[in-house]
Amino acid sequence: MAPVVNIGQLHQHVGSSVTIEGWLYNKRSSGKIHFLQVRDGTGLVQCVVVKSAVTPEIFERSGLLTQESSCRVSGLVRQDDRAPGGYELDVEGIEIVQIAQEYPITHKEHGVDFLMDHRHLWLRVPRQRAIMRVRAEVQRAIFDFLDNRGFTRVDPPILTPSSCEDTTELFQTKYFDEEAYLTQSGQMYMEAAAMSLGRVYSFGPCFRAEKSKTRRHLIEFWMVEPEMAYVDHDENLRIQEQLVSHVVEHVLHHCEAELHTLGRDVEKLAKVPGSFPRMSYDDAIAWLRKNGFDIEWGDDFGAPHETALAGQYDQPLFIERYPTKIKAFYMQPDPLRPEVVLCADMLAPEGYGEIVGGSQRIADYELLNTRFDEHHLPRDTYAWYLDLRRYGSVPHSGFGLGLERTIAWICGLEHIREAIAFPRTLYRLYP
RNA sequence: UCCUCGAUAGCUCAGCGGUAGAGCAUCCGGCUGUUAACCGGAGGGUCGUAGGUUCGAAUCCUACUCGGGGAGCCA
Repeated sequence: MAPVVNIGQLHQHVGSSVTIEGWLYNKRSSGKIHFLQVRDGTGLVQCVVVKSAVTPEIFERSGLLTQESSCRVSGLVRQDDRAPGGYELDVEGIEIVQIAQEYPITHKEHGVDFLMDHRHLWLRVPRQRAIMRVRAEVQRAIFDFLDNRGFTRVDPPILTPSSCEDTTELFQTKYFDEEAYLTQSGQMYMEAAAMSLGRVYSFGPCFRAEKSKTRRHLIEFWMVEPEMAYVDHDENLRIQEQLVSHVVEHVLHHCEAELHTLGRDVEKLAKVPGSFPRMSYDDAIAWLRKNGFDIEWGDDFGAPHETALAGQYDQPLFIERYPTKIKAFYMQPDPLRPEVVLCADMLAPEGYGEIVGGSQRIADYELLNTRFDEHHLPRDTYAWYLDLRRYGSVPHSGFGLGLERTIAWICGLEHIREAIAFPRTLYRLYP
């Protein structure tokens, strides 16, 4: 049998016989000629079976293949402009691995509910494959960037004794005789790690038991959380914009075919890399009020506000220095204006909302201690976090980047659920 | 939790008071360059569940169940 190659590498084998191992994506037949579109995860190729050119057995066998049947096909690679992808295989042999039963996902349109119930099969279509490829490259770009800048990856726990913040809802579970919760952020643990390693990051799943039911929410999502000792608010923002710029450039460079499959307007993405516009919370409120929004200083932004603000720019927009009272207890107040904190949210363009949230953290023991009182935080579970401010406390900052929201934006997805292989959403735990 | 929309064949939908329909998928037949191929034929449905109105309900009403979109909150 001819050597096995990937469909994605067929252009290197023009004129020679090869074998591909994959699944039948689609078949068209004209009585004496079969067109088999075979995919293998690396690409899609049309295989031509001409009745007069093969044995009767091979011709009959290829006619038996149903959508998504698995097969090994050998043949001669030929360049052909008529074929999608530019290359074709003149079939010389075919081995049926398994004949697929009637495949639920046809080449016609399907509803969301049906597709989500068949997510395990839906993943096979070119669009979903493209998204998974981009997801992998986004992750690779993140790791490349951070690893090349002296960051050390540290893995925080998934099971935690309590919330890292006091507002959001948590998934509760049993930890022998204690209550435990699935993590919703590794940040506080990363602050501890940063005091050991300087610059660290975590990458892992987060769980939020919020009854959020929008196209921007998942119950289980993945987050990158860098934390950096001796880094202040301004440097924090510079690192964030460099990271996001790098990710976009990497995807543009490595996922050209995937972005084309997704129909993404790459011109818009090409405008992203660089330094990002910044707007103070104060200015954002003023701008919103001037543009007809009913909002006051001290209110948090809703999705329509974020979309309107970010819609003014081609690049992600930083909104910085939010009111202290609407932000997390651990954020460092602006020394000149303690009513605001040294934080920023990064809002993606095109209405994708917040993809990064970060801040400089409180380094002062007394101030953090006061915050514990104000927020009625349990001292027994958080004693260790206060400890960090007693033994060589330093200014430090960090941020969290939501992986799926970033992917949804880069891919131009209508809904975040397509950005992860098996989304956990409100009311959906299957498959 | 609230607002809003929906549930009819395997899938996508039409039918909106008078015997349940189409396209695709499946099966059979035809076609040597198809591009969501096409042409002919066949099989396939307790119209989400439970009540109610009516001579008669997929259709009107009520409740429930399950989903979609959005809000709040967040990455």
